[in-house]
Amino acid sequence: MKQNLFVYNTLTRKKEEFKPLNPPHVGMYVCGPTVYSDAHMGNSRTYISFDLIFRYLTHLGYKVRYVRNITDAGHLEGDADEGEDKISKKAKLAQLEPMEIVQKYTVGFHEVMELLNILPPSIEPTATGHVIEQIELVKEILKSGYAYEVDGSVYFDVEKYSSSHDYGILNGRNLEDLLNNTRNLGGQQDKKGKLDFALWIKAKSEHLMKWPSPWSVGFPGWHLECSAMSNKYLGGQFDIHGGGLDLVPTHHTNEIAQNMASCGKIPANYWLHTNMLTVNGQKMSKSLGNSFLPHELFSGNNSILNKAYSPMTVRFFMLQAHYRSTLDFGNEAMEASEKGFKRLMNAFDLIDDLKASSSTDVEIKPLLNRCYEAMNDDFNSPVLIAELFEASRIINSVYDGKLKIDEDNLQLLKQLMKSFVLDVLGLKDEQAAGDDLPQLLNFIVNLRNEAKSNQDYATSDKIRDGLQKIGFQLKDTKEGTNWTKI
RNA sequence: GGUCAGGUGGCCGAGCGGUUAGGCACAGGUCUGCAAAACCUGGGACAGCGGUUCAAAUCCGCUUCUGACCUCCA
Repeated sequence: MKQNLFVYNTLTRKKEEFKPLNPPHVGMYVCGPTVYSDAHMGNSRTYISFDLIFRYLTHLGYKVRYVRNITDAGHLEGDADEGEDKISKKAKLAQLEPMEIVQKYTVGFHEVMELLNILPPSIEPTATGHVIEQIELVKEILKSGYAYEVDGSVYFDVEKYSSSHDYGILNGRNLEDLLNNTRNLGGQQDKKGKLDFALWIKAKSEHLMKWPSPWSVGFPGWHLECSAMSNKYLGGQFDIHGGGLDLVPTHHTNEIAQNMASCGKIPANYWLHTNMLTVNGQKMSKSLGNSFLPHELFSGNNSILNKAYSPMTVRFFMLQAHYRSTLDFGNEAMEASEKGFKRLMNAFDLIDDLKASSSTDVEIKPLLNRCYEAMNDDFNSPVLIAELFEASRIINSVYDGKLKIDEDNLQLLKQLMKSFVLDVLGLKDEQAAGDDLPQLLNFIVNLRNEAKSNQDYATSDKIRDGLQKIGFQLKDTKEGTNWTKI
């Protein structure tokens, strides 16, 4: 943990040295999915980005408590009073229990996370499991005077809060701007101010998901759950709060207001936000119709895709861009990543076959330092990957006998590759061969070598090309013939 | 309309005052029976126009284009 890690903090709009409140412990809260439909690739990018952050902090030796919620109630369609809960709406349409919807999409979400090799968080709390905590939080905010009740619903009073607090602290906008630029929505007659947002919503009789509370039988507002659950599992003040960039102006802004009103503290010291995945320069979103699902990408089953791409290709593609930059999806870029990823993993597979020499042509220490420098600079994975390609060049050269490496440097090189490729970037080899496959292949390769030594190239080429077609590549070297799975 | 981000070679994408990442594609070479892979070499870019500076893709100004947010959104 001797590294000086710098992170970009949305709250201060600059890079700051990361200093946890209680080292070696780190508390991190990331806003998770609303499970009313399948998460698309853009959503997945955020979870890959925070997986990288989680993995690097862990690699540095921090004991991270990573909380990522599941929103299974309270997320409204639109911000108006009569806005319907997204899950309730879907349940009615499908004629299912809301919890059936929740279960279906939660399971699907976990499957995708596993395919992308995204580690599960330490705690994955649900909104429905914390209604009591949310009701308590509403009581606190009412007690502090920053909320008011109208006909069974409770609203946060943004204008009153603004008189003593900086409501726009996270997105740097002042109240006047916000007021002048907020559109008038229908069905908000209960609210005193147009920026006010719901903490508790009285349910209409046909509403499916509702709970008793001191104000009405109803359900909690969307922003409330994150305040309640982060507080419960990480305390009133913790280290990192994250989510997609699009959560800054509303969700996170309101979350901070709720916490300030109830505890008097901004919940997290560092606010990290991941940028969007775009398609032809436009944000991927369901409403624009340019989104696609992870499974479509993995199967190639979408008109936008030229072919299928494996989960690790997708992960690698995303890690080749910095998490705070937009990343534009394209078939050409995906194919480039697919080839690059194979190149990296082929080199990775060779490290255990490398032989040490008594002298060395390469020094690994500076390379290792550069890997850490890259990650310490706000988790700069694209620069890290560039360094890993330099490591790959060294591995290939040593393997080909073009460079010499001594035992110390070889050990360092192995450690570097294993730590950064596997642990930090979370990449894994997707084409591991079965146990009996090597024997089988060696047998075929020997057969081909016999043909070759008889100058029966017709046969030897037939074997080589045949193996190539089913995914095995032969490589003739001075020491003999090797094969790799492609 | 308001606010905020960006425009980097054929594509994706780092860099953000001096030494021009990286991957893919392309060209030449080494190796090979021929290949593939690998390695070596190479070309090419910083939206436009001004300004600051010994020095600018990087700082400042203007123009232009694109996007995000302001409404649910990762």
